[in-house]
Amino acid sequence: MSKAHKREKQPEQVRRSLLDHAARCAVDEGLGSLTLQAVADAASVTKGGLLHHFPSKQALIEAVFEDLLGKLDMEIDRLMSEDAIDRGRFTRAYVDAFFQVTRDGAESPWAALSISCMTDARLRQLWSEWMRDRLERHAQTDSHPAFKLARYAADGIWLANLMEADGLPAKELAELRDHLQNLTIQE
Amino acid sequence: MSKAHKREKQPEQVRRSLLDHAARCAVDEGLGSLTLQAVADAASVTKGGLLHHFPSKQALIEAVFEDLLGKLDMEIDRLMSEDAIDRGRFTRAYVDAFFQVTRDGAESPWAALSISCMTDARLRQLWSEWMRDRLERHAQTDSHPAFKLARYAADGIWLANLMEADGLPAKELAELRDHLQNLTIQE
DNA sequence: GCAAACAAACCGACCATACGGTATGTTTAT
DNA sequence: ATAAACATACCGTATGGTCGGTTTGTTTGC
Repeated sequence: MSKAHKREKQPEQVRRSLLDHAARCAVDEGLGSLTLQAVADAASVTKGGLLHHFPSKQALIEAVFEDLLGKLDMEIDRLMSEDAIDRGRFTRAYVDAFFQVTRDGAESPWAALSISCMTDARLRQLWSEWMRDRLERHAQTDSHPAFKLARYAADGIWLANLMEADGLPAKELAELRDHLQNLTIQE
Repeated sequence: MSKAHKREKQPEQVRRSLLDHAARCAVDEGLGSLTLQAVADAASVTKGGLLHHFPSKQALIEAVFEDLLGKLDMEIDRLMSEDAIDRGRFTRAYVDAFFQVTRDGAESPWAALSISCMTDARLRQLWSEWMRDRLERHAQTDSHPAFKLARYAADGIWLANLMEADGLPAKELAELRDHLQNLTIQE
């Protein structure tokens, strides 16, 4: 333990910092015009150092995306574990997680990444694989058409929120959320 | 005026060709990596010729987007004119227009453009202005929460369709469409 | 216990090139 | 003749990626 404060190179920490700052840069400049130099600067590393951890720009982007996807995954699991009702449990967690992200607006790392998710074939694949896996796992409880509709609507609201310059009004978001949650419990 | 048959330079037609091929290129390569040269080549014009019609890349992209937005606008008007019921008329047309676009999948010019719509602040503004204008015009008939939900769900489905490599199954799309249309007539 | 040897982490300079845009020339229409 | 509609050639720059070297950490041989 005594080695913990004099260690000069901490690759794990640098790697994390690179992931975080890459996400942040993507939010600020848009992922399209994301530059390796900017990420390296933000993380106080040289471009060479960055390319040591991630052999290419694409590799960096994918790593950031996988990282975020993992976080979303954990958050949904957490929400599901707090839900006592079987029927529609996943859908409720999915909707809630998306509203959480939506509330954060453009500052959320998800904003830029999920956008780029559509332009990049590889990221699209990662996402649809994750989604397919989740839907299969919860087919017994969440395959009703009404649940499907609620999830799609959540996506649409999330999208609309990104489109608006300042995001949708907080009050309206709250109303929409309640409306969607009601869909998952009634009938 | 009478010499319409031997005309060798038809700027209007070239301009149209540029718009169409730009949309097509954006679909193939993604708008981020869209290049003036590629568009010019596709339209059998030199880059200089392209820049004569559109003074900058941004101007080209905006023109393409406005063009497509105009087409969507007309399509929605057409659909609305065929709808005898007042209540939810706009929402039905909106949903239908989106499913039309969705059915075309990745080949539709909308795929790439609407994606880029999110990365580009100017395009986002154009879209949200169009949307706001439409919603105001049909506030009397389409402001019910159920309609809002249907529109958001249509957006979500459209998005999900883009995410899947080969798009959603045609059968499922048809079911979803019927489901949404039902939402706009009952209650 | 301590170097030597090896590997990982990182830096700094450089390269190749693709791309947006300009400046200027040439052809076509009115 | 004049202007629009193009073509050709070129430039500046930004950016992804490479490469050789340097520092830091770990293992091995004695």
